[in-house]
Amino acid sequence: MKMSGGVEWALHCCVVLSRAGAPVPAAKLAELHDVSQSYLAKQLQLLSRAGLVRSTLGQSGGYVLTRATSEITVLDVVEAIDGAQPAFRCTEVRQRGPLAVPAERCDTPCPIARVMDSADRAWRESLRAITVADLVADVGRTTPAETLEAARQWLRA
Amino acid sequence: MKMSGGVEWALHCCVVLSRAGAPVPAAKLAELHDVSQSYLAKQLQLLSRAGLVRSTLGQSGGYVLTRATSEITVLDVVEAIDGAQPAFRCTEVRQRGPLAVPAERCDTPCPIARVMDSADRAWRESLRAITVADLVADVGRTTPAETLEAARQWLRA
DNA sequence: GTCGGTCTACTCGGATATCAGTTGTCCGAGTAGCAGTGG
DNA sequence: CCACTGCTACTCGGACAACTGATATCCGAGTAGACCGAC
Repeated sequence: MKMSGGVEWALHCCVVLSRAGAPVPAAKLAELHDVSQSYLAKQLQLLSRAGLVRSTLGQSGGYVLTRATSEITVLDVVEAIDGAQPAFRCTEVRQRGPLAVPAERCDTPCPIARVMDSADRAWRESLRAITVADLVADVGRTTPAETLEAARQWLRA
Repeated sequence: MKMSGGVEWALHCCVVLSRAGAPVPAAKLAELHDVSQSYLAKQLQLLSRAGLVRSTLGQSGGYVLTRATSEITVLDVVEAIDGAQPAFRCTEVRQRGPLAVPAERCDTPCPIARVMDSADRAWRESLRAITVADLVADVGRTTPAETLEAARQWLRA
């Protein structure tokens, strides 16, 4: 089981965008993080489709967050990039094979599926509890102010 | 993000094995669940490597659980099949690019990694709380006794 | 009747193809700002 | 000096390959039980 690597990039981008205050083109975000420009563009498109960012065309265009950072949860970003489907998908094994249980008997979900669903919900709940604002605050706490200012300068240049 | 489909099969196999009481060959488990025999064998090998089941060679051989079902958690099975590595792996983006933070400054893990790690732990904790015995009990509660007996007969035949 | 040897059929285990999904890349459509020009 | 027009450079968006890892398969190594014969 492996989450898309784009999730990490997307989250970093959200943090950067929140500090920028002005539209930031995808190329600049890619250079800043030293990742593939074309592939990062794909992730940003996914964020755009999910309505988390808005794109501006033309010169001095780029991406901007659509909401306050406190209104964007980590789960929002994860689901935008990696999809909202749960990692485990029950294939109804009990309805197959020589001892198949007829479908009309399966009114309650398979116990295994229930356990997995519960775990998945705990995972999502944990991600939903943290917002991008929390991340930004954490970064601000552990990073020197001068570094943050330097980043701001670099983004404008 | 998608979990290996083998996890579902492996869990079903554990439930079946706990009810069998005698070694069950992989071929029988595959036929019972109507899945690829060769591929299921792979999953059972993984369970064997993890020490959850023990294989017996020769005639009337097969797989047996090594511990009581109450001593096997769902997490054990998931990690045996799908690996114990967390879904999210921090690539230390902050140490790359033109504004790279030097490694010696990164004494605390990246906030994003912390959030992901926390969620991953919640997920695993949820899976660790349920044992195969719980699954067996649940199956026994929702399945008619006659069906269970039929399964037992079929396994011996 | 019992013990030993042999043999067979059945089991698992690892090495080997195939396929899907993620990763990575490219080019075209569209637009905002800028420069030039005319009033 | 100001407004309009055309242009240019820059932006995103979706369509197109390459590669890693999951999926599926096969055949060989090894063993437990059964069978047969001798004692």
